Amino acid sequence: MNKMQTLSKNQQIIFDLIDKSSEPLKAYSILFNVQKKGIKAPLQVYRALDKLVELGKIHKIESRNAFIACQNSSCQVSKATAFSICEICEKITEISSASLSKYLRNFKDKDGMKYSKYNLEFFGLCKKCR
Amino acid sequence: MNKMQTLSKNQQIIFDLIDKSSEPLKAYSILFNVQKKGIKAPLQVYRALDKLVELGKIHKIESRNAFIACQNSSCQVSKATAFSICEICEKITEISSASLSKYLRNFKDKDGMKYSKYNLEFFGLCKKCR
DNA sequence: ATTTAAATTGTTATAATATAACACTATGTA
DNA sequence: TACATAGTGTTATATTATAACAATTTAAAT
Ligand SMILES: [Zn+2]
Ligand SMILES: [Zn+2]
Ligand SMILES: [Zn+2]
Ligand SMILES: [Zn+2]
Repeated sequence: MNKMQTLSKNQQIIFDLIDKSSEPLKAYSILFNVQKKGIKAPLQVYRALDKLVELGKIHKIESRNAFIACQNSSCQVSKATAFSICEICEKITEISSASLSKYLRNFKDKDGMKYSKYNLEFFGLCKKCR
Repeated sequence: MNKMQTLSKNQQIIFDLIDKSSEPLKAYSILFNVQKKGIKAPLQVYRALDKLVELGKIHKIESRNAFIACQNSSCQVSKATAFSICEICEKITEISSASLSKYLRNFKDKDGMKYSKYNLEFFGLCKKCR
């Protein structure tokens, strides 16, 4: 049913880096980290990031211009994402809540418009920073 | 109760431009449009934008790097925002739904973390583009 | 096996978005 | 007045992201 997706060389290198990182990574920090592996130009990074986002393997934290590996099951291929962001230490966690995603999936606005995709970013203080 | 906030000269010029615009504006497009009014440098624009966001007079659409005037009552000073974005025509509307904002305001994650702020962006097709 | 299309890569240059640092000016208030 | 805070103007620079083009690899299709 789910066609197994094989990542290309650059995609795999960049996914591995993001996946093993304990914090979201920015594009140019990724670039710096993969230069030893032969990826030399921003475009090579951005292309891989685009593809990985499209596949739902990573998500972009829009308010931070940073990328994090999906902590769920690729989030229905990246169509429904929610994050918790600590405004002090910048710890970012992907929220996995069935009730939240159900609520948002079914949300209709005043015009009856239904949405195919959403991104939600919550801000506050994490346990440690409170 | 709400201290009436007087905008500074640059803040007022930039707010007026955004407020009368029918679509979200990007920083450098704002810069271009206010050069005849004597605002010449990016920093002057970004400083005014920062302040206007802080006051809740405008919001930043994170996924678009664009700014839109608040269509509600300054959204409790910018702490709770939700937008509808058409992926074809890029029409962007601020969503005002009591039930949505109540749901999100009260949302607690698994750790019992409560949030002081959120930003939600919905994507889909608007009436016209469907 | 050969052809073809689609995806990926490599590379240079450049566009678009945003902030640092510093000197100065206006405004409010004690 | 004197003091603090907020806002301004300016130059330079940092950060994020895409355009354009040529070559290569991969996966089907004949
Ligand atoms: Zn995910
Ligand atoms: Zn924290
Ligand atoms: Zn608003
Ligand atoms: Zn539309």
